[in-house]
Amino acid sequence: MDDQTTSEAKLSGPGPVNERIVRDLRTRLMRGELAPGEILTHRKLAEQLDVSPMPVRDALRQLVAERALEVANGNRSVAVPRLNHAKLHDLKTIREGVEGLAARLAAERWKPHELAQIEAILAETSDGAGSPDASRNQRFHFAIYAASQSQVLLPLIGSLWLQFGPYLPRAGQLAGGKIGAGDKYHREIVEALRARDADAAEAAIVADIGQAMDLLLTHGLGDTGSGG
Amino acid sequence: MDDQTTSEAKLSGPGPVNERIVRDLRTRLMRGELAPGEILTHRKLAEQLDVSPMPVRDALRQLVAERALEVANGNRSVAVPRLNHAKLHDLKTIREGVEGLAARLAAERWKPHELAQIEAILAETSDGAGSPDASRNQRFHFAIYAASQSQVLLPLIGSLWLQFGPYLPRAGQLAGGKIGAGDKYHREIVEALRARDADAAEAAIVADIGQAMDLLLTHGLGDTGSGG
DNA sequence: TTCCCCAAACTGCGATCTCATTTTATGTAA
DNA sequence: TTACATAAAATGAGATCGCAGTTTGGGGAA
Repeated sequence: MDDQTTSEAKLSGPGPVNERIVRDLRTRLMRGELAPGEILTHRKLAEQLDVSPMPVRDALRQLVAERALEVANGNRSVAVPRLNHAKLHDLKTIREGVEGLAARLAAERWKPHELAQIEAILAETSDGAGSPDASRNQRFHFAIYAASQSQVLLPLIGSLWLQFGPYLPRAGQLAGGKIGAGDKYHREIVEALRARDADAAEAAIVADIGQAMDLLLTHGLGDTGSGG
Repeated sequence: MDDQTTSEAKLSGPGPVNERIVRDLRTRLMRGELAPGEILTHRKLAEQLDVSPMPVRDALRQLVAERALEVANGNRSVAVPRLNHAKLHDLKTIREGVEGLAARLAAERWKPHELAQIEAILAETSDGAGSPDASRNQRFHFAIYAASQSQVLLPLIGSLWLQFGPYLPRAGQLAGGKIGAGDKYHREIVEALRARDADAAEAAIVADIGQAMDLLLTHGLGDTGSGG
């Protein structure tokens, strides 16, 4: 039967199947489409995506290595990690340190087209009124980190984001889309970048991260939070 | 090559085969037994280790995700990454930031048995005279980072170390085993930890890292260094 | 000797299958 | 109704196989 029962075949983009699965899962994690604690098995995912379990296995192993997923039940299966208060607070501390460093470097090293890109993303926010897009916030931050010119730093930050990604939309709903919507800190960041002021850039990023992570700490850890 | 036929089966320790391969490759990377630029193919490695290519494939994918290895020739094969001067300098900067943060946290959070462990590792150095063991240096650093109590930070630092690991022994030889052998900064670190002085701990770690990475920058990038 | 073309070998990717182990469901006995 | 033993289902790990794309090496022609 070629008529599939449900909505499969969402794998888009170039590259091998396993890479497309990784991209797909990364996107779904950052969109909150995968709930913390959710179990991902090779065969079920493979059936959903209409591929064999093999590239799924590759993709899951890679995401586990990136700390975007974790092994559960011994080696039994892979799951979306649950975060308790302590872990989320830890994540906040490390994000402030690591992304603060990235902001410092970006302030010292950005090139004109990179600052233009950052400003363009910030401008997107002000045209539409009620679109608290988490993706826009993400693109804003990573445009800055890319301007740090550090090939070493970017994967580290990517791993950090994937770890709290599943909790973003839940807190976003409860907080009325405050995360990344209030542009106050973002404007401060751009201003600091433009002035090549590393200290101010770090301070603004730390403030932005602190506000966002405090929202997660307050509203993100609902009933399903600290179970495992 | 006659030694190929008998030099297999070095996989020790518990767990699935793929995990043992990961451990084995990690150890070999940190010991400099794998040269930068060296190509690792599924089948050859599988034959060496006397396993099927499947767990090797899993292990290589995981190490690529950790940036300990990289894909070469498109998607053709996996190789030990080569570092050029810029990349190594980038690594130095990020190490100073990230491991400096870890030292700060460790100074604030260490528990008695952890400080005792750190001091014990430092004491090892002074008993034996001429053993500039890189492994001891590594254990010293990671004992400190473990005392940071940050589950998020440790994997990040582990990834950083694997990236410069292949260059450590070469610089170690040329520098006469200076890396990790001069205990000056290590003693400063322990002193700062004991005093719960986060600033001093960070400064001492940064000095230690700076000295080690400068050695790598000076002596580690020989002829085979900046190829890719 | 030099250049070029084609065949053989090699490589990673993906599919399929088996197996040991664990989880889950079922049915029986207390 | 509850407790437990047993069967059935599910799962990850690993082995084996085939395929498409690339590299490589050898042989023939100029």
